[in-house]
Amino acid sequence: MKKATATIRDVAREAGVSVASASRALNGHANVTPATRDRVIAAADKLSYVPHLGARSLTMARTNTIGVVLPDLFGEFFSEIIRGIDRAAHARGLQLLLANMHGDASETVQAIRAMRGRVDGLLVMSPTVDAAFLDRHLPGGLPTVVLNGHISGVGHASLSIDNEGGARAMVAHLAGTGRRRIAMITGPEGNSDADERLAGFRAAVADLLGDAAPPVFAGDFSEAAGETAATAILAADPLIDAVFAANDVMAIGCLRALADAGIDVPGRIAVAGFDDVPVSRFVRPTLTTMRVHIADLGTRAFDTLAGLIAAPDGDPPAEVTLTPELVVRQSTTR
Amino acid sequence: MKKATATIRDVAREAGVSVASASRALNGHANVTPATRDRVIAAADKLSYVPHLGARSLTMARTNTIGVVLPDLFGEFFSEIIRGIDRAAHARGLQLLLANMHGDASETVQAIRAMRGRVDGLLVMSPTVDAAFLDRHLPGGLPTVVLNGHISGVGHASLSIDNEGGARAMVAHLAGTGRRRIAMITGPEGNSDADERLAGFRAAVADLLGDAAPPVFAGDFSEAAGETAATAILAADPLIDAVFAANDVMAIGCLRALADAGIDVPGRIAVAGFDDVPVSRFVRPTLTTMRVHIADLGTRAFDTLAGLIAAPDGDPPAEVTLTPELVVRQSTTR
DNA sequence: CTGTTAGCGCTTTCAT
DNA sequence: ATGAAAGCGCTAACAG
Repeated sequence: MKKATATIRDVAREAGVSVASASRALNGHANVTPATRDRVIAAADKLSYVPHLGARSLTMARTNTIGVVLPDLFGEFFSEIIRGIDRAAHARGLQLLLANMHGDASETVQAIRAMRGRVDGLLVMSPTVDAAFLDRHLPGGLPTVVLNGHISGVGHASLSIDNEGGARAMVAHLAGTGRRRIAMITGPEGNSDADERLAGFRAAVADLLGDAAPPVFAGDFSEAAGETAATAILAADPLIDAVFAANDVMAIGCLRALADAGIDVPGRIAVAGFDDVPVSRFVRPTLTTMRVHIADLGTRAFDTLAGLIAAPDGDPPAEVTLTPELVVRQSTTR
Repeated sequence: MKKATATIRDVAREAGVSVASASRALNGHANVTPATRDRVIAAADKLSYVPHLGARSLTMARTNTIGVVLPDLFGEFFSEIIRGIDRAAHARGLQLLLANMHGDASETVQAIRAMRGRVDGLLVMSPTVDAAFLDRHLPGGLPTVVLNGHISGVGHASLSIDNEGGARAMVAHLAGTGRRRIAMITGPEGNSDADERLAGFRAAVADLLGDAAPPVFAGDFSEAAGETAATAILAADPLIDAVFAANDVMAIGCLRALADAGIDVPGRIAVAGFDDVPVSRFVRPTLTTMRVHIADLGTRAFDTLAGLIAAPDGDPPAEVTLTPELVVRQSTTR
């Protein structure tokens, strides 16, 4: 009972009509006799015909698929954003072609090229991507939305988070609860989110605490980096009474290291993160953070892309900036 | 500077050769003069040529893509398994076409059909899929691996978890720490993982505690279900001194409800889960569970599929069963 | 309403 | 080594 994958030709022959009629019948076009339509449907059914979407895409120049390029650094961030994208894609009946980046810029180029002819648009989140990069490597004006980047123009758009404002809000909260010496754990070198959060932190600390050179410790968004930084912080300056990590994952690592060292959080040191990944509610103490609504970010990015695909030559959509929201939990409240 | 997506023809013309030669040069075939090769490469470069992979797939009858069909019920489980699959796919240079199921069996059929002609093989995890279902709906013998199902035959394979053994191991642990009346919170009706865990639980409780009718509470793998069940458990029988939830997420909901009710865990009641999702280490008390190595499950499933694709008519691979491993944490140890 | 023809972009015999 | 031509499976004019 090994059936060799019927094509539309087989269906046409079986139904005794031309492939054109078969195609029309199968796709519910108006100009077909009910009789022939039925014969075609019956034939398709009998042969277990399933249309070859690859071929269809080639003729229609439309794939009903969008490509998603993400860095893999992002534990829960990753799954949340995919969930958001998928939610929107599903609503429009589109499929998702996924490319996780485990590497550098050249890999990003590879991934983007590998999507040519397989997608109608691209959703890219990569620290190494900017406008020039896209123009150079994007297969002929494929509509693209960049997440957490800043770029826009015909066929391009971007969505970003107000990282600087978020960082300022967090510093204000910390200062408001009486913290006087706040340290920051930074994200990876060159990551724009990380850089902006640091800038916002510096500005706010200067404004609110008059601290022109607050202590800054290097991190890379990983839990291990958070632990390492916590140790360094303890050794560096006993006056530090708050730590602001550039993302939640590092804050959690920090929390762990402080607990191991027997330090009271938030009594002696307050700890805060950024993103509000789902685990933040589960760690003890629960983590104060800036909520980003990650899934929504994905959904909105997708919708922006859908707009771009629908009107490739329209005016570039305004660059959207999402404002994160302070979520106060146990790690900063005495 | 709007370049209209060069095709291989444009490249050929630019280089002054035939498309055949262009193709050969571009793909690094042996039979091309270094001179022509260089001219072609230069032309491609000049035109920013990026091959149209959709078209290539059509001729080569190979897409270098595998389709992944998952239910969306699985929070962290989802992201872990994707991570595992992606790791393996990346190693072999394959892409992933993703379909998240938000619905029922008919949607699964849709998703599977929508992959015809776009993928070389399928990785399916769906409670509604069995051998008959696949044979009926699978586009002509597409190699398929079913996760957490039991099915095998030419072109099909499956991977599963020893749920029954895992449940028995957990009961043994609970009984070993002195628990005498263990309640179970089940997973969704008809879910094979859930059913097997329940069966293992029943058998082990009968064997080890002589309890022929242990209390069982209905759940659906959600955090809310865990909370509801916890309340029901407290009301039902004050002698219950342990709860075994069919997955971690429910166990976590249970933990939360018990904490709200002021119940001492593990003092008065022990709580255990199944899966070892990443958050299990972060909740307080930390959660005792059966570790499934979710990402590995994805990786191995992918590798099995790759084998199937390489040798579609070979002997069906043995059905692989993964043995979960007991991880004892605070929620069950006095 | 239906069939014939062309063609999407690419690879691959088959000649030359 | 190179080019002409066929064809992957499908849809879309264009005639009839």
